[in-house]
Amino acid sequence: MTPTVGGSMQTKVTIEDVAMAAGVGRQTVSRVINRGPNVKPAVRQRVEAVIEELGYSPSLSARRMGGGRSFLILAINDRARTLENWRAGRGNDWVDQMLYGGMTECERHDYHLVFELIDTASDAAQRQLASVIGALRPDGVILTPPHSENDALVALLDLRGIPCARIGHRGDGAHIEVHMDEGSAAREVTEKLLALGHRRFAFIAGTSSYGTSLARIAGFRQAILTAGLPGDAGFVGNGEFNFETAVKVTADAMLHDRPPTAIIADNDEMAFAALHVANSKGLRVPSDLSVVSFEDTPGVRFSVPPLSAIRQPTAAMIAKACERLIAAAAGAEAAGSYELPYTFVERASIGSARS
Amino acid sequence: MTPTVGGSMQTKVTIEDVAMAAGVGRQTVSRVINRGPNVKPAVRQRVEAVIEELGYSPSLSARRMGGGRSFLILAINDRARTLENWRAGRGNDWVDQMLYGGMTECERHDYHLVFELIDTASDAAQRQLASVIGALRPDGVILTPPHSENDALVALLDLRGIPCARIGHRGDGAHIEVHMDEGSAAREVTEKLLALGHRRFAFIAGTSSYGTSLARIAGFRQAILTAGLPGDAGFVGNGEFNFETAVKVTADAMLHDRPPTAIIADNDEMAFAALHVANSKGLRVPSDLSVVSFEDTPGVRFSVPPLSAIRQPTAAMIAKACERLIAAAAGAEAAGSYELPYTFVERASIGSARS
DNA sequence: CAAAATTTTGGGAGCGCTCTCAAACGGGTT
DNA sequence: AACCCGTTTGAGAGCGCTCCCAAAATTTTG
Repeated sequence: MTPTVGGSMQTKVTIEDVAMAAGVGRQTVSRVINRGPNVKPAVRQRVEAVIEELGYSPSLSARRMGGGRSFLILAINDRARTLENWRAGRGNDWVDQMLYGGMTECERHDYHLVFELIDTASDAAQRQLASVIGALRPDGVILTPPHSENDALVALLDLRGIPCARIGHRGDGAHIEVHMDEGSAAREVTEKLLALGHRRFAFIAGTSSYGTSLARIAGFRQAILTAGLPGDAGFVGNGEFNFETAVKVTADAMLHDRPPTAIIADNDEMAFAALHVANSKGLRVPSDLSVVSFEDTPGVRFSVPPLSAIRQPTAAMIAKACERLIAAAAGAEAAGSYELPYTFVERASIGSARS
Repeated sequence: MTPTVGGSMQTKVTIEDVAMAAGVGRQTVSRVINRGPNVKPAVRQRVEAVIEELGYSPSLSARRMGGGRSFLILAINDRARTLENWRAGRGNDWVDQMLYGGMTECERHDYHLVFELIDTASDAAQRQLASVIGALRPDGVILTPPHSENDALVALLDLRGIPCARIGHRGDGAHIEVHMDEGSAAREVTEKLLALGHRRFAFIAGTSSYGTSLARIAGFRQAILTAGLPGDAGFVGNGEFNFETAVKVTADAMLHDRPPTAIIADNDEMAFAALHVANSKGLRVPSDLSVVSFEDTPGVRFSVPPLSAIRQPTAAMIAKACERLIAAAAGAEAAGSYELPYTFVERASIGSARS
């Protein structure tokens, strides 16, 4: 158990108790807790010893009330898509990765992470965000797609003076932005497929409210044009990040008289759908059709064949966002654009185009 | 945007502002917020209208400071295992499911969920738990395996007067306990395999600090004995929930002169390892070897063949835990034992034993 | 060695709520 | 009309911190 001293091991230890025991004033203890300047080394050391001895940990509520930080970072995700993933039993690797990056970074600074879901529609999103920041008063907010593209939410946070990090958004750098180069990733994938001899492609895009989708489509098209192929060599269909819509889009694309030999899907689920369609049409992957996706959830290793995928640095992006947000709470400027590297994981789902 | 009134749209709206605007006292507004009794319907309605109009949302810090609840539920996971899963790139479906159940339930009661990792060793765990509850002062704590078995942690929470929910623990019901019947699940799986003609089994267990593992082993053994088979028909090997250790254990089991024809693994990762070993030995699943696991992460649908698995009601367990914890914060007794139903998902990885 | 500049220290005030408790209110009863 | 009792209301007080600022201790300077 915690070491005891005097009448300690009492349920609640306050800053006053520590001050008393260390023979200093309340404010001096506060300075030690907050690693503030102007405390004599000897005093600091003594206070730290007493804190340890008494097992004191300051109440975040009180610190916040006193005018200090809340030590809370709020991470916002889209309710509809997140719940759909969960309800469909396919899990939310994205959320899991956010938790990984966020918790790891927050822990280093004695911060805490709170996840919240808000609706997609802008007015509902504003109301819900206002409500949750009013209650929690976080030191920083992480906005993920599609909310990271919603300027009204950012304006709301500006008004309240809460720094925010926009994930997957590329703007003017007036706020913290953390992203990967989606366009370049799409280009790289397409070029790889071109190098394998493919000349007809289909891109199964997700919801158009996701800016990341648009950036990928742009990269995809650019690679095709640069290769000197006609514009219609790159078919783009709109799925909604789920299996059913992607099956339909893929099937449509395959109806073409010169169907694609390579498919790029905006997420794993839709790539699985492409695999499914190929299978039901008697096409073999990768000999008849190559498939690549954007996401790389743990399950892709077990599909037949294992999916090649662009792996987003999700955990790293959230960790970076937390780092900057926490720095901002400590006085740094809440601005800047950070681009993190993605990984192209090649597995057996891509191969040379049949001649 | 939020509707405005008077000089509103101001950054911070306090309870005093609401009271003023509604022409009532501070305390009356407090009663409305907390759905307390003894407020005339007309007054309540007027106050609610003003709250809406002003976009007021009470500060949790202040509510907590005033002596009320914190509206926070703390969920504790084991640091070592959680981080290992993430680092190995295999994700944490367990954590994801916890988030699903926890957030969904908390949202319904205007509660918020905070995840934290603490070490396995008991003294470190106690120190870390004391520190985080001191800082957060949550209204309830969810302990997952193996921490849910740690009586010292429970005692610490008792001392601080914080209700706790023990997941996967079966005790005397003095605290909130939420679990599934692990023994019965293991028995059911084993009986199913027995019915398919299997007579020699191997159980790849996880770390023995997990009580759930022990319960499963017991159920497994019981089924074998009930069937009148000799005790050595059920080999039990210890893995550590990861691929490498499970490969070793499985390989050992297959070295036996009468090797098992059915393998039950304590989690999916170890079942994949069994699949891997079978494959490398030229054994076909399920014709030569049947494999079942406990977990059922999204990826099992994509393995070859897809894994049969016992699906834990993780999200439901956490939701139930949150529900009881929140009720306890509102005055209910923080005790009771809740058993939630599991599901046995049969897929292609099990089949009849070869005669 | 005194005066000025700097560092270190601690006390008062206040953050926005919820407690507690006394006061005001609203009908029934005599 | 005077009284009583349950309901409704609101004004202190205080939670445990951090801000602000003045006082004390220390160092630097002339």
